[in-house]
Amino acid sequence: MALKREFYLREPAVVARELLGKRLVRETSAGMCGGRIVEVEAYLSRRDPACHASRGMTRRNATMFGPAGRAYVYMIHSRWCLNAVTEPGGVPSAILIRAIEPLEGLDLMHQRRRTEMVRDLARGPARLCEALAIDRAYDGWDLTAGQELWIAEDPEANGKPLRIARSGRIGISSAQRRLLRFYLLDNRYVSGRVRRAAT
DNA sequence: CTACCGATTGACT
DNA sequence: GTCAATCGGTAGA
Repeated sequence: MALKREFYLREPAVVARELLGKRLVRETSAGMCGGRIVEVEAYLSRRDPACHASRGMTRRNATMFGPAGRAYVYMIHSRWCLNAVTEPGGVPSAILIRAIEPLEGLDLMHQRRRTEMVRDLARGPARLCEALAIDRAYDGWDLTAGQELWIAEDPEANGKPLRIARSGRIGISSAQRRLLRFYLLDNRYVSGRVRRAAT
């Protein structure tokens, strides 16, 4: 059961935090795959210089200006990255899904990534997209419809509290002071170098 | 049209 | 630890 639109219609930092532990699910004719979201980053509309939308709408970032709960997929360095759009239409904020812990369809993800290392399947935003076969075709995709690509509660969560840490965003030069990266503490599928957790 | 740059990754010292 | 491949998006002439 996919998360509903209301989930995404909130403060981006809150949505980011709550996306941790949720299931990212991908279904193709080849089968199902996906896993648990372990790392995300929030990008806050126009006031945030690191956000693609901070300089207004362009062809690339138009999806960010649309309804919440859709996928914003963009290319960087010849690789795709997946975001979930948050807040009401016209407030262009989004959450970058940076890493998942692979749980389902590992064989499919190995094929697509061409690696034997489970840890390298979806650790990093572009690796994740390669593992799940996400590209430009999914820019604007409705993540609340429960088809092909969606986000759902983790059936194995059982209400267990998550140990969450936050830090500055990775690969960003501006606005490093903002702690908008959220990740699960001590999870080996989180990307980036080991750094101090600012809680 | 050209020039520059990036929310990355993987190969290499 | 460092560094370059690689190419679409964007701004500017």
